[in-house]
Amino acid sequence: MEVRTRFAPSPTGFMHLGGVRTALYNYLFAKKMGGKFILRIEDTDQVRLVEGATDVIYDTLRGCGMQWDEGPDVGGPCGPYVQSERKDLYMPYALQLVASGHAYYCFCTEEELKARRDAAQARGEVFKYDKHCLNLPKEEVERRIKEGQPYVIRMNCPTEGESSYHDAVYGDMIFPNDTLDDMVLIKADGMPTYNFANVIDDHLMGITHVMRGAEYLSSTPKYNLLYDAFGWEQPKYVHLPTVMRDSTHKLSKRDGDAYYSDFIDKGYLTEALINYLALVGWNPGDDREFFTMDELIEAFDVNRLNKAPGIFDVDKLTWFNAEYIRRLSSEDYLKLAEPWFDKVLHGKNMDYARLAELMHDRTEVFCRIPDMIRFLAEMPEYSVDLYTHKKMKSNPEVARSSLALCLPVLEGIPESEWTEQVIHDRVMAAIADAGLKNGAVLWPLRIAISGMASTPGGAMEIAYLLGREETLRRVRAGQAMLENA
RNA sequence: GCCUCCAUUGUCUAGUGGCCUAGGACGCCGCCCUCUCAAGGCGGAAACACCAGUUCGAAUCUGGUUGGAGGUGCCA
Repeated sequence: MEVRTRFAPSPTGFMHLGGVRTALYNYLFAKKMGGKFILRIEDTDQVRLVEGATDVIYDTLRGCGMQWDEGPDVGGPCGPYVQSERKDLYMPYALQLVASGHAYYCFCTEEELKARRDAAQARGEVFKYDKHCLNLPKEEVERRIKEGQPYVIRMNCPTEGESSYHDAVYGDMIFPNDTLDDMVLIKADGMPTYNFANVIDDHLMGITHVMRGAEYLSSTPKYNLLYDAFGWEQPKYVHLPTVMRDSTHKLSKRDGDAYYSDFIDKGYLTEALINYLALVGWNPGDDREFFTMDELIEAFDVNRLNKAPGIFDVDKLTWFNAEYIRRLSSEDYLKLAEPWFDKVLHGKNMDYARLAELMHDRTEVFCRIPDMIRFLAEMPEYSVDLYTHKKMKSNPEVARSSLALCLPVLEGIPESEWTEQVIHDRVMAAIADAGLKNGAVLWPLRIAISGMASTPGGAMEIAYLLGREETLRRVRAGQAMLENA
């Protein structure tokens, strides 16, 4: 039988990284099995609707390379794929359950429920719907509906015995039925709840494997009761461990660290993000760490999914990102880095190609570029202490003579010959002639023209990038500073 | 509270009774290279939550304890 998986997000306007990973596993499994990956939009909560939110979902999935085989915009045999557009088809199923005694009308209002819930809590108990409306006489139910009283339809859960099911990653799950709540199937506004719609749709859409977050582990028995009541075959369940921010908190919107777009905006590469995410909760069984999407499909195996929650480690993601950036061609790197160069270098006459060469290996995340190269646009304020470096055998005094040595050499290079090669050869020759150590001359030079303890590139590269005029200006300024020190 | 799940270095993980003096990766530390930083090379510190039991033998099996997570919504 053909495998059919689905990703069923709510259009909230953002794609949570946990969601991206859930989508990824669904996609990988479907493709691995030669099956279909279906996208379904779960927008039954009318109060949380967000304009344009489905586009965020489409863009993210496509951007990640996860193209769905059936979905709202691409169609398919089981459409529509947006739950609000399927609104009318849920009620008949609910009515069928009412008729068979598996569900019932409930007229308790939200206020009443809240009051009872609060009262229970005050007593130190936990509120569970008490089937208050289960045994309302049929006539009364009909009368109240006719009078226009708002109602919901609730599931009638058994109160004795236990329910069990098998989960592909968590194994056999057993729940006492008396802990099952009579959940709402149809809301007062006529919309189905997620709990109901997802069962109906998964069945109607022929979903064979339900892969979703572990937060659904304990509501699954209720879904199975629904399948049973309809006489439908239950899907296979694959619950996924939670992605955490730290050991006690789920990845949340706090700190701008939970959404796909947060990372893309900062300059993380989609491929790196996907590669990293695939490894939080799953591993290939060997030491491989780098995977293309095709390789992930090839390697993916439900049996190697983990149970324990995994913490999202930005440092490791960043390492992956740096590795992916290093593997970029120079052309691609420059294309991606250019906007970030522009942020601080806009309008400056600068050899971007050379700058890109210098920055390529040093870029971990694109958003860190501006801070690393700002000194090229503007000489930063710096302390004279920077001239002191024990290992380079430099101190302000050494620096004075070093700059004195360099200045005329640099001045002697005409604008037309201002290349890295020439600068290098002349300066090195002068250092050799003077019988000095490279570091003792080059460290002060680099400090004078960058004002930074560390820079992407050494004195020669920076002097070249800066240009003759700016370099000479900075060296002289450095000399002036050292005179006054 | 109740129900369910989880538990190997700081983090992701390998490990399914002897190949484990617990392997890999990130991060961290040191050394080398070197005009700084990064990259690269080499090396290092760092874990089986705890207590019982089963067994000739346990990170691996069982029970309990502790810690953590999820659920307990007319959210999904």
